[in-house]
Amino acid sequence: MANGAQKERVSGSRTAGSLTARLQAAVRERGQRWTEQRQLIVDVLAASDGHATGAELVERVLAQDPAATPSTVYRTLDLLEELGLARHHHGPDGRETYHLEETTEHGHLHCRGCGAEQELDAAGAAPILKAIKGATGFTADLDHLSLQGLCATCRAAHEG
Amino acid sequence: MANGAQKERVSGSRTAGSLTARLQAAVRERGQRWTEQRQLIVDVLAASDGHATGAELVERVLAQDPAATPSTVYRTLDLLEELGLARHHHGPDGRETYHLEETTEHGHLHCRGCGAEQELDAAGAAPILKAIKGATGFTADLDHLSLQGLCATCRAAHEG
DNA sequence: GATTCTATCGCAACTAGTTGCAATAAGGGG
DNA sequence: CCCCTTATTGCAACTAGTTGCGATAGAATC
Repeated sequence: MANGAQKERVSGSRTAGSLTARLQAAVRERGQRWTEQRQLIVDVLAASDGHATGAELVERVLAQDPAATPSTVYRTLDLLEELGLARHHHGPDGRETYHLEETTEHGHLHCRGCGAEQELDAAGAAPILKAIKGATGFTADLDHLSLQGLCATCRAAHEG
Repeated sequence: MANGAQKERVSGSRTAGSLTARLQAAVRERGQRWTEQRQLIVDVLAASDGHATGAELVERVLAQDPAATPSTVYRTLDLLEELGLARHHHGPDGRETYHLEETTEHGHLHCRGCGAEQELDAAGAAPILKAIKGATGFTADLDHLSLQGLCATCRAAHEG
């Protein structure tokens, strides 16, 4: 019974191949199609493993396939978000920043003093999310949490 | 000595006239100039007392003065922010939203379930800002706090 | 492998906002 | 009251992202 089913091992692995296979299956199950452009955009997003702005991703996709257009890139990024593979948030200037969901869910802290961008992991954010829920009844999305303010160093410098 | 100086009473009053007078003085002190366009943009911002997007403000200014251009509006809004009169933050779609600083400092909660936008006043936000400081050392700006998540109602509906 | 249905693509035009530059005009000095 | 300096304006071109639409091309069926 359980002998033919194991040639595709897509479970926990995170090579590019299995990622594609999982995505392809998920897209097909929704009655949607897997195309070369989508493959390319996923590859580019996977290759820029940290954060990348929408414009940067468009640029990299165009470098690989000059026939591609921004609309396709943005539409695919939207699809990847629906599928839970990618996420985006807005930086302090309102520009979009995308990252792979495989990256741990995290928020962002932007210091208006030194311009530094810190990441905030789930453990660090827990008390904040709890305070938000307590104060407002709101369950905030950590991945969309983008705070602006002064970091400890800049605050000290500001006061001193 | 102290008899001619009191014809202009610009202190604590908040009529449009005194607001203009205060601004005019502040701008002149910075070696900058007070112009008809700036006056108009301040009037428009004061008239749209809640929140308004950049595009809305541009539209209203153009309605009053067809010769005005978006660049002037945005440059003036930047100036008003530097002077501490106006503030802007970015909504969940990354669009800019401006409001007068005279409005109490507040944050925003955007529910991705029902799309509702709630305001969060200083008292309500205090425990959240405290949690942020405790968890990260970061002093977050309430006026730039724009959270996305699920409100209590939508969360209940989602689970039920 | 051909047919058919329709999701996706590329295009072009659009919205929102930004920036460099030459022309205009604010406001201080003669 | 006119002149001069230069901040500010309007223009035009640009960046970032979105949307409607006709053409292309997946993939299921025959």
